[in-house]
Amino acid sequence: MLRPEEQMEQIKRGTEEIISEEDLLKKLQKSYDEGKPLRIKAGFDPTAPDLHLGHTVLIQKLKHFQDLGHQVIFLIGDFTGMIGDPTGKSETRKALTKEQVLANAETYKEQVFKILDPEKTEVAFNSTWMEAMNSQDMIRLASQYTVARMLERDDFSKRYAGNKPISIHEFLYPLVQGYDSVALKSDVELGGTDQKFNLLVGRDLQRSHGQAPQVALTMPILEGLDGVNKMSKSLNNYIGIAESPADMFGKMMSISDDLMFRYYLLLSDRTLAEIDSLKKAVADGSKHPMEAKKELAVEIITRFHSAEAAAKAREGFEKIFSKHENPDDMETCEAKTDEKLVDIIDRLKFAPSKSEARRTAKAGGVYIDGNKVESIDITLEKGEYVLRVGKKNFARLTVN
RNA sequence: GGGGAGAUACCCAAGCGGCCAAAGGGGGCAGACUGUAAAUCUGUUGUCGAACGACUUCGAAGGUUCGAAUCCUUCUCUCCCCA
Repeated sequence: MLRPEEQMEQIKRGTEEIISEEDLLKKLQKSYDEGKPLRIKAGFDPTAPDLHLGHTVLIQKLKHFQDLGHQVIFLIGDFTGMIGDPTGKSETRKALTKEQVLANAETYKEQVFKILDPEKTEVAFNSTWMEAMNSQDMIRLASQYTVARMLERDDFSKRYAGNKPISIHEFLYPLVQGYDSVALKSDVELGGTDQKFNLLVGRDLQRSHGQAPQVALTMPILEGLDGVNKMSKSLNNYIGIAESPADMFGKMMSISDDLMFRYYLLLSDRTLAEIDSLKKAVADGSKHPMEAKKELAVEIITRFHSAEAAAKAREGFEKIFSKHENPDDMETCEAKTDEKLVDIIDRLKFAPSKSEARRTAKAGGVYIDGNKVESIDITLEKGEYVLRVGKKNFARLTVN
């Protein structure tokens, strides 16, 4: 086991905030002296089992702890999932069935264990202790926090000030999450910066249950592909870790140069010094930013697929977009001479509706063999064609 | 419990009897420019139909009217003030 100071250095990299560093160092020292690993907790929502790069910022940090010999607890918030972390959308989530939760958990593990070591990871569900609570227990839990303190949470205070609804049950979310820390006797809890409040509630609840408060460690929130909003599935600005190498590559290339360096910092394994010199090289023109972006894409794809897959994705990308050739593996589609092009596009699901397809064509986004097609209310003669709709949709079309 | 305000498309928001498939902004999509960058500019943005058009949509259900997002009734939800 590394000395506490050395561990600290590794842990600190890329973090947003550690509350407090002093506490953490003490805990590390104690664990070092007693040869007892720290319990590192991180909670995940069970409703979104499609992990994306945004999640991996945190999971990578868990991995660091794991590599340092600590006990990582992967907590699936199946009980809190019924509440839904307050986001201002204020929609109560449908309770998932046991089967759904378990199925989601499996999908989760499959993805998480691409990063974490399954042998060394404890998986927990908070329904285990939450469902054992009765109404009295719940009231007792609720009595341990005040409305004023609850309203300190940024999201709540903003909504309150803006005359936006806050349901009572939303107050339960931080309480339950905090209680999870009590139940798990966690030493450290990781979360995104948006979790800071919840992590701090855990400290308070642990204290009132006679436990040493956990260290709250927050990681920065990864911006999505738009560079503005947080990466999320619902905003459709994400790169999923289960996505195909080609999709990952394409999405990675579409980010802005500024965002690229942010991704380098939060996602790549490069040292800060390496990233700095890369930045300089791009700034003085000795390295094309596109090249730097390609390298980042390759690194990430290698992590979730393989080096070969990454190289292939890069080749494919260059083929389509740099050389303007068609991709190797296009969808194939057969059609008859009396089938209209609109219907073919609709059948291929290249557009959400036929009206949308017509609009795209009118705007000049539909090509046959590289030639713009103004109207798609046409039929094609017998033969082979390459159909392209928009930037990304290609199909090899056989009309007979 | 009493009084007041409100619910409009993916989001914000205008409209307050026919000219409303519904202004404006954001977002999305496509095009130009590029490095599939970003920024910028242009077009477009309910569905079906080649097209004239038809159909569905302004919280829900009824009603008035030749005609309703707009008026009336009931209901559901939200916010504010007083208690």
